[in-house]
Amino acid sequence: MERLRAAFNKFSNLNDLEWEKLYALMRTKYFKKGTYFVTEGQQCKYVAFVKKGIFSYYYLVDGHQHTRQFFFENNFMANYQSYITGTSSKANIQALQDSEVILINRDDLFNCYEHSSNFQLLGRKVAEYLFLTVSSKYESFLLEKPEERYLHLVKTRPKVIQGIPQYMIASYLGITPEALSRIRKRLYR
Amino acid sequence: MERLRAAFNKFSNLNDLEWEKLYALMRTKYFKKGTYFVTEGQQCKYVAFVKKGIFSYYYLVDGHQHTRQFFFENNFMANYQSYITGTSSKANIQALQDSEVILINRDDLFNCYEHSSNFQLLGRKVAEYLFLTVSSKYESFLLEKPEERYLHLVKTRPKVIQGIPQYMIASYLGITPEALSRIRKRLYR
DNA sequence: CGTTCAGTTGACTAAGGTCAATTCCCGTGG
DNA sequence: CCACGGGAATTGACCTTAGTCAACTGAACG
Repeated sequence: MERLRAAFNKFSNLNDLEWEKLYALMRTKYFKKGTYFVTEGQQCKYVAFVKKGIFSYYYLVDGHQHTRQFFFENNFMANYQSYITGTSSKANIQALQDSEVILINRDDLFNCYEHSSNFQLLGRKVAEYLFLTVSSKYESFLLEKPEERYLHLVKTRPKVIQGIPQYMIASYLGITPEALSRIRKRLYR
Repeated sequence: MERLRAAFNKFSNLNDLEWEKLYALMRTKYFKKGTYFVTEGQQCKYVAFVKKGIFSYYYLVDGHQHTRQFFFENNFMANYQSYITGTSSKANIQALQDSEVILINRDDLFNCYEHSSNFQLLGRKVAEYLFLTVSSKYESFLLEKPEERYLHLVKTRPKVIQGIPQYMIASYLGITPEALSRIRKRLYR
């Protein structure tokens, strides 16, 4: 899988031997629309690479869905809090379409970390990437109003706008569906 | 410095040899109140351990100070975005009191990462810690109103409330000084 | 004693939250 | 082919609360 190796190389250049080792740990799994990659209370067992499809990451607070992330094709997907801490978390990750992913067992991966410095580097780079990503989302919340966040999203991640129901986008932006509807009305009237 | 070694051990247990190597890289520096550990446009040259004092991390957006973090005694301090990416950033880190810190050159530290798996582990753990920290701040913004964030802060980090001017706390909470003043009035009237 | 700056207060505005009603869209079954 | 049902999206009315700007208070300091 060339796409997958390219995705890994963004973090650390594994040599052929390391890559073989990793490759042996992978398996493919299919998710029907609406089914779950992880559900509330589980620990993170697998890190996944989305070969096809879209997933949403959310959790429930008194019955209300709080969407925090979307995973698209050619990206990694995991319950990262749980992946790092090893504890269970309240997140759910659900397929929004029929999807295909490549799974790697989380413990196997951590095991690799221990035995090679390229893998250690991989682990560090991934964590650093996650930190930078959340940091910039955090900044956008502090500096931008909902309307600006929406425009920012339209600009930087048009896929989200296209492929995802509006009430999920609203939740992702931290506002109600009604508010997003009004923002769009203000903008495009 | 026992406190410092204990702080490192939270991330990775360095052996005596590794510790000696690290120890040789450190030096102490004093900052008068109001002086800067880093200023806008600099790259992150040093990671610091605050032995005594308080620092605030902020940046300016059209003249307005946006405070993002406070660093207290016995904690590490750095311009993390810059520390990770190696690029310059727009942040400033300023001493709020006369302070004493221990400096480690950032490049020296990265050099250590390359040569020992315990150091690699340290680098990964630090990045993971940063990710978890920002994530929880991000969550608190999405789930809590300003009043709740303030109460949360009072509860979990009373030091911030005590040692820091109110307008900086307001900025840290993402609201105006007036709004914080009114929140406190509502609460403690 | 006056200057400065943090903090408070007031008046007003803007914008999102909430709740309820309505419309739109789409798939299903008669 | 059409009618119906259900969920998504929109709209309206009302409320709450933060932002803004300006005035005032109070404490610290020279």
